[in-house]
Amino acid sequence: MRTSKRGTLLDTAERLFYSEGFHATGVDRVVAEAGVARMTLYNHFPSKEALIEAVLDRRYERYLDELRRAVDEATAGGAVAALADVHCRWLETTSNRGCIVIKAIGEFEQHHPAIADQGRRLKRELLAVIGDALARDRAAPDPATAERLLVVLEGADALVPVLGASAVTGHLRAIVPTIVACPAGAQA
Amino acid sequence: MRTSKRGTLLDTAERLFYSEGFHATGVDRVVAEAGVARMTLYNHFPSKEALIEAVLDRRYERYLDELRRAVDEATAGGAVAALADVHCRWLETTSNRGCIVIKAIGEFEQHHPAIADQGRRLKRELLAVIGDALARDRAAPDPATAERLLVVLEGADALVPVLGASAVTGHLRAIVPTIVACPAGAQA
DNA sequence: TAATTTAGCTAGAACGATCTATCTAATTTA
DNA sequence: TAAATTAGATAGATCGTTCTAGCTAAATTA
Repeated sequence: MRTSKRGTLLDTAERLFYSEGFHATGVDRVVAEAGVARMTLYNHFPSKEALIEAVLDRRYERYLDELRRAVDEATAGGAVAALADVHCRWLETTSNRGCIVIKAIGEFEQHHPAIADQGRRLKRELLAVIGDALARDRAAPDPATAERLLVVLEGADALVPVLGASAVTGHLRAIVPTIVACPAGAQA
Repeated sequence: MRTSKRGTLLDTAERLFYSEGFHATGVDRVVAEAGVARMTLYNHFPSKEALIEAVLDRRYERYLDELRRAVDEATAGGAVAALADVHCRWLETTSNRGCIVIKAIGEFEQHHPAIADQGRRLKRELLAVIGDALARDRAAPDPATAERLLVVLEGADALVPVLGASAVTGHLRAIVPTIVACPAGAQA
């Protein structure tokens, strides 16, 4: 039972921070719903800010690991599609209120630049995974295509609360192949 | 000087809410930077929530009006490109920290559903403008294409804090024509 | 085995700061 | 004169954080 309380805290904080917002969720709420004492939180994390950083890291690495595994296991030529599939599943099951990293950057760009920088670092990791998928599918992946795929993935994340997950994933599966097929930005 | 105080309040609140977040910005901060008394704010707006709604409406209608004018003035065949141009200019000059409506939905989905609903309504207005642009360029615009263009626009908004405005607008101008040219989602 | 130390957790009080919102009374503006 | 705005006090709630004192169970020691 060593890490049980810490894990419960991270689970609860992730759920509340994600669905209700970082500033809108107080530490009292976190400890109450986690069923632990307030000092237990501050025993495991030096501050709310540190708890937020831990939550972001854990949740997003979980997502990135799913992507990496799908890309690794994909047949050459199907890596990007496999990545998109995992992303769609993530939107349908877990991330139905927008991307937690984008939200964190938005809420803390001014107040805690360290959190915003961590968010940008996580997005760069995602960009690297997309690049790996492109490299697995094509001989010469250009960085611009990876960033354009990222644009589409982020747009899908942001629009789930507006259009719903099923509509968004449908669009995603339609758009991604056209982006990959048009690497140079053929039309003006 | 009738609406001067009210206008100053809206200007200041928009700037602070957008750059620092809604929950993170207190009314004291707004009135202090606006240079008005606290009661003046509550004289013009019944609550902080009402101020937020007014800010969202005013800022986003300003953006939508720019889009509508560009679409109206565009030559047939150039409406979507004109819309994308205005959006890119908006990202470069004004909206360099993500979309304020998406942020509002994220922060208030749980706490003030009225604000989230207002945000969804504004996004539906944007969707209508995109549909108008498509109708001006092509005979039969399908709703799916409009939503896919919206996905790309939103992704660009979200990524400005990560990739920067110039990179994002470059991708946007490359992606938008490929979305329009591929209305049926040709590839699997 | 029995006594003791250690570590983690508990509930709750308390800290100063900040939050939204209201009220009052004086002052400015139209 | 009448309406709008001002500064400031005030309310009650909540914020993040710290402290205390006691509890429990495991680890260490005798």
